[in-house]
Amino acid sequence: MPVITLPDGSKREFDNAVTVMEVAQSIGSGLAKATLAGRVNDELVDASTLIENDATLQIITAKDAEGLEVIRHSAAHLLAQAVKRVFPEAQVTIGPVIDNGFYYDFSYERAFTPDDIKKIEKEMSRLVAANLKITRSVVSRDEAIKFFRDLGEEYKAEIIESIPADQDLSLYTQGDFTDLCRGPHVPSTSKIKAFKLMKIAGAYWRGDSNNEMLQRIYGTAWNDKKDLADYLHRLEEAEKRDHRKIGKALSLFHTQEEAPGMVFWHEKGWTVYQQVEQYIRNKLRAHGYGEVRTPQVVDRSLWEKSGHWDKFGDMIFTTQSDNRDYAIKPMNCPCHVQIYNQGLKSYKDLPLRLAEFGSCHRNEPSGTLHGLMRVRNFVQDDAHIFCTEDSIQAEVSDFIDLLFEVYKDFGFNEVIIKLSTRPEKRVGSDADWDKAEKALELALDNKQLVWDLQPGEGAFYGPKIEFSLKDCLERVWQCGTIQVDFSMPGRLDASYIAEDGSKHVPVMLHRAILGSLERFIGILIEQHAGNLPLWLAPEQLVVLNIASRHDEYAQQVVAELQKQGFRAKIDLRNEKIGFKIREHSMQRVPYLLIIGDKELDKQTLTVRTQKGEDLGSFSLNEFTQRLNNEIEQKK
RNA sequence: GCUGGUGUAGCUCAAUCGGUAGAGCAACUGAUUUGUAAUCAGUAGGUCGCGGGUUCGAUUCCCAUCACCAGCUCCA
Repeated sequence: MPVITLPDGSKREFDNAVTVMEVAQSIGSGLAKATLAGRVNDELVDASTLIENDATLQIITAKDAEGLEVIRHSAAHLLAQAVKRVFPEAQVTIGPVIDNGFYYDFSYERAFTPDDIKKIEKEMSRLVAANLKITRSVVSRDEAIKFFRDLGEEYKAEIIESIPADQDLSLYTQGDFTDLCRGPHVPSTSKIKAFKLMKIAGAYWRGDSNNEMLQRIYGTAWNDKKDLADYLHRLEEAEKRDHRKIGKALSLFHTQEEAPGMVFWHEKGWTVYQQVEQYIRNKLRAHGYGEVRTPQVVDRSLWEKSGHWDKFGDMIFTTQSDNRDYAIKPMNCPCHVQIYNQGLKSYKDLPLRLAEFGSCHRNEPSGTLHGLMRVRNFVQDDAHIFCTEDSIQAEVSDFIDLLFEVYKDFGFNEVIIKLSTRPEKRVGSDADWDKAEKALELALDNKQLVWDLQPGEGAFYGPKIEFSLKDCLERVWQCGTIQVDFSMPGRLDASYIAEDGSKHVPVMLHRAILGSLERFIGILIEQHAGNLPLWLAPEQLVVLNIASRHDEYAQQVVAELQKQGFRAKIDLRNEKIGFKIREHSMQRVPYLLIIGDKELDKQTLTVRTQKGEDLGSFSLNEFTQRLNNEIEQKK
């Protein structure tokens, strides 16, 4: 006689064991119809799950986040079923839920074409209309292996073989299709009401580039047609924010075939770049960093010593002269150690913080290049902190504070933080790794930050914290980082004399806040959809005349603005004011200053914002105060 | 690097089932002196990514290559 406790605290008593669906029916037929799954004692289960003992129960519908996940998971199965019906030779592998949708990987003799996708999508719709019941059964691991092997599903059998032998597995069946799955799933295919297949792509079996490449089909699924339409609309809007598109439209930069992965910065883009660089330069100076500059072409022996040649040799650009092999530097750190090594260092010199906006080249694989986000030539707000072991945590802590101060100034509040710990292939003692990992972890926890652990993802010389931001399509890009390095200072002969006169090797912290300035600006552009805040805008103001009799006064105004350091331009073209406003608005100029008879007469200017707001008339003085205030606040 | 797709005028995009290409915007010229997101008229503009092959003839078909786009792998 189970007693079911519902989320509102109310209790229902049943004479016999009941299913989640039966409980839903007892509450109302509308709810039963909407029921997708249930949460029994905090465990997500199918609607058909039998509850035999007293339990808490939450009915999961499409309104719950979990409900949407269940729909997407079932949509992945639906996709697999459709593919098997259209292409019986295809083999199924895995099909998980991802942000906004799902995918399923298939092994097939050839790649699926866009036409195939249409056919598959149609078949999915047919299966939905058929309203197939989705049922769960439990089998032993070995039975499951046999089942899939008999079907010729070798990949599935291989997956199951990696599961311990004593475990029972659940199978989900809908019509002629059965898949291994933990579940839960929706009760029947008709519950999958709004989906669309989005794209096809290759994906390596088990994520290993040595393995066969499978055919991955991506799809999206939603509660209803409206949510799906909204999502597709959001995607369209996001694509308009693409920094490559905006960069071209606003003439910020371009790339071309002759220099793949390298940026041609145009005047306006370079102005933004300079604003960002000067800003962070001043920040670093204010926080105890000294700026240095080191060569870009350095004998490869330096990289061999540092250990980078072994691991990244094929990605380092090289050049030759006088029978010597040079590396085009892929990073600044070994050069900074050379500066550190000039002159004997005492413990009193530490921590020593060396910053450099050094141009680095890395021959990134062609397929990974992506606008400004992933390039072969970049500049980081790079710095290395030489310190004693004792001061690691304090330095990391100060760095994190500085990083958040900077991100806030740029308007980024959503930062993804990850701690990457020791990889299998590494240098340094376990004791050093223990200390370094602990220091990073403590620094994060002391600030009560939310972070994810990435075991085994650290650099070969030490653990690291990564700070990532998202682009307009929610792709995650690492920007900031801080890494503890016990190895390179020793390899490159860095040392200091301690208080007791003995010689020690310093610890080196590699750190960047913005990361690659190229990438950071790419993200900035997408974040603001090209409407950069006043302090970053390449053109802050344009003065527009109404007719040529206003030219002289307009020129006086723009001259004074430029004299005060504003990035102001003038447009005296013989065009209608509406035409000029349209052009400069589309170029995202924050303020347009209009000068006609009225303004000339009263020695004022009328201000229109980029968004079309009329701010009214100001004296030049009043308005520059307002501008300075806005720049100060970085809004 | 891998899989798939794409490459036509400065930009955004058409077209040719093999007979060497067209629009809008931009540019240029002229007229218009204009009050808050496109004034009108005219002119010019392309080795159809680059290289081979098939063919009487290739932008179109085939091969190779480069770049870009999406995803995978990678990212010191």
